[in-house]
Amino acid sequence: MNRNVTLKSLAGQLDLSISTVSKALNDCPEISEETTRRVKEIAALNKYYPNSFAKGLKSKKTKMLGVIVPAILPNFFSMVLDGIEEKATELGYKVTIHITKESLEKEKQAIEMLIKTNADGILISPSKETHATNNFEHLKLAQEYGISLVMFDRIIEALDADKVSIDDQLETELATLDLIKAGRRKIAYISGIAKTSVNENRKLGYLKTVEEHRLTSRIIEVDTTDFPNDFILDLIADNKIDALVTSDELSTILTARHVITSGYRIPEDIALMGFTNGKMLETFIPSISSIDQKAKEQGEIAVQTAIDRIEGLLPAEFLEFTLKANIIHRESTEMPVSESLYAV
Amino acid sequence: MNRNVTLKSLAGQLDLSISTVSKALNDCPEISEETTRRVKEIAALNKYYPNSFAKGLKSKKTKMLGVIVPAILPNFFSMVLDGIEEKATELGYKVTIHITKESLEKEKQAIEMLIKTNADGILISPSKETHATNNFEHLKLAQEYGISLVMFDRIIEALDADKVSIDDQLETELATLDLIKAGRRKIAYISGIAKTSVNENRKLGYLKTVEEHRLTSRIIEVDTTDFPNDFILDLIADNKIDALVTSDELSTILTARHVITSGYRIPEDIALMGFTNGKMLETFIPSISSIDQKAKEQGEIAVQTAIDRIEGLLPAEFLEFTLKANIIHRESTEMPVSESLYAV
DNA sequence: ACAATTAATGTAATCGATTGCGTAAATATA
DNA sequence: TATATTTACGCAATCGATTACATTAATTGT
Repeated sequence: MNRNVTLKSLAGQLDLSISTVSKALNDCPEISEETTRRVKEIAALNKYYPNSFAKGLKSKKTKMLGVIVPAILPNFFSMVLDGIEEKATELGYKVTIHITKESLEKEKQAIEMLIKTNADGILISPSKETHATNNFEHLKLAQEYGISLVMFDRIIEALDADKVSIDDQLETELATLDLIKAGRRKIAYISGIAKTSVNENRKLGYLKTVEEHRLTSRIIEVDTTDFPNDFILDLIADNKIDALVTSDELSTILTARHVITSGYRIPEDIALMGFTNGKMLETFIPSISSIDQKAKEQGEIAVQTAIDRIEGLLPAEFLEFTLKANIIHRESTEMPVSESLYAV
Repeated sequence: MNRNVTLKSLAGQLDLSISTVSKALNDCPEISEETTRRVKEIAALNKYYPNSFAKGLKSKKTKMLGVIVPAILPNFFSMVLDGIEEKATELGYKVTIHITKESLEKEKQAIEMLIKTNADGILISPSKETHATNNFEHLKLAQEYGISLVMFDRIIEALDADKVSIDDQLETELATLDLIKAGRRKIAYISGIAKTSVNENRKLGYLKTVEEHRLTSRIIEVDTTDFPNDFILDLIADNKIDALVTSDELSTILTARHVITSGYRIPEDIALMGFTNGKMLETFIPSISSIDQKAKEQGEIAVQTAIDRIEGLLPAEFLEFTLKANIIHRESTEMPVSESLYAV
């Protein structure tokens, strides 16, 4: 590996032509075994490594993947990124990171940058604004340039692309059901990520289960900067809520903190079922139950899919991976008891 | 911005030579204003964007920075990364991420990859293993290849390079002093990041202050997977500790949780001063005081320095930035009262 | 009016690797 | 022995942008 060792310099040492050296290094059958051996030996001695620009100039391949996420704090996307980086490195790809801060404009800029710099693939979880305005021409544009695009976690249904996520609706149904099985009847849903696909699906899941059990639904969509939110407290004080389902990591922890610092107990007064399995919920006291979205796995699968598609190993139809989530029961909820269902 | 629009195709449309078009686009004075205008117009119409490979092949510049960190979970390095990404994007650079998981081997691989792919700069916080074995030939190698190298947070003193960090020793001295000023006399230091430069400095700061006040020092270096650690509890039970200084975010939160779930109160029984200003410590109940390492600022300065150095705007001597940290007093410590010092 | 400048554009080499095609020598076929 | 194949290699174009060095046309000077 030396920036000044080129095919030319190797050819000089070996008294061969550049093309012969190139072919030898690429195991071209038209070069004799003996020559190939010699060339490789000298190349290794000189720590030769092909210049990536020259290579890319011909092949148009960069072995670069762009990852576009709304944020890396709190942890969910960091966990995905962790999986992405690990897998990509393993497969010989680099990963550039692009944080949109939920802004469509920044997302467009990231895409433009990735097109310009010839990224081979893009892994994206679109911003809130992208979802809200349903504007994804920039994503199509990337595809038109031949860049493999994989969406993860937050999915735009209308866009044809490979997709990796969990079944947000189903998992929220199940989690809500667990609260009911544990005896809770006054369950509210709190979201700090309004207008994302995941929120819509999680909300639907909550609603479906609550309505199937003829319970009153209460949906609170807040900006997470709005905590503490007294509306929640009033509902608790009026004995209108005995359990909460929250839509994401930040809403979950803020809600938990808010409830407790206001003098209510978790889970005695309020049971809490959150989202994302990070250290924050795990270490909180009480530890908080949550739906584990399999962040790292999503990242790994997204990368594998992107690379397989780049390398032409996939059929033309787009793939859709729906991972099975884990519902992790911790101290913020009682264990569901199936019998209690019949006691409704 | 179109991958098939080249200087050649523009030249064809304009009935000019490739070199004229190139020069016009680069505002070369030897091209007439009129021609320059025409060329730029057509280039814009065609959404021309120079091929990055061709450009790099001549200029040897990639506008790519590699960021090498031990981990992105928990949050400290994510916060730095946040600053890095934002600043780099603003300055027109891309950022690839490389997570070493504290492994020297992975760090070497990341460096090798960055050399091979012609990164212009590397921002690194070396792994524990790198510190422990004092092996940083790979970092020197990167420098020898002309890559600008900036260290942040964890610093290898013996390596000549630009450095960005806080004064870990001083800040820990001050934080420890605050505990003393608040009336604590039995202070222990707990670290989950043994063998890193930051830990050594923080430990020194703790020791210095404790010894200056003729107090007993107790240092506990643990693997964070070892919690709960009963040694800590025994010390509390024997009334040997009334305050803890912890070395990093994860140790802090795990210690806090451990102390509380074991029936002790924070801060009544044990005051706790942690490290890193993330949501985790902020939302914990009680909220935890900590030394804010200015993660995002470190990232921003590291990027700016790397880029300035790449672009030749810096003097030959290496720069060393030492940011002033904030000690954030939250519920896990009482406010320091300077009078109490005299009451010792 | 004719050489000397200056201005404006074009030619061609270069960066480093890949690859189709050509060619010489070695081997096989008749 | 003369021809056909195969083997093993080199030549040169290509990818797209940059740039030193021509070259031509227009302008200036005397």
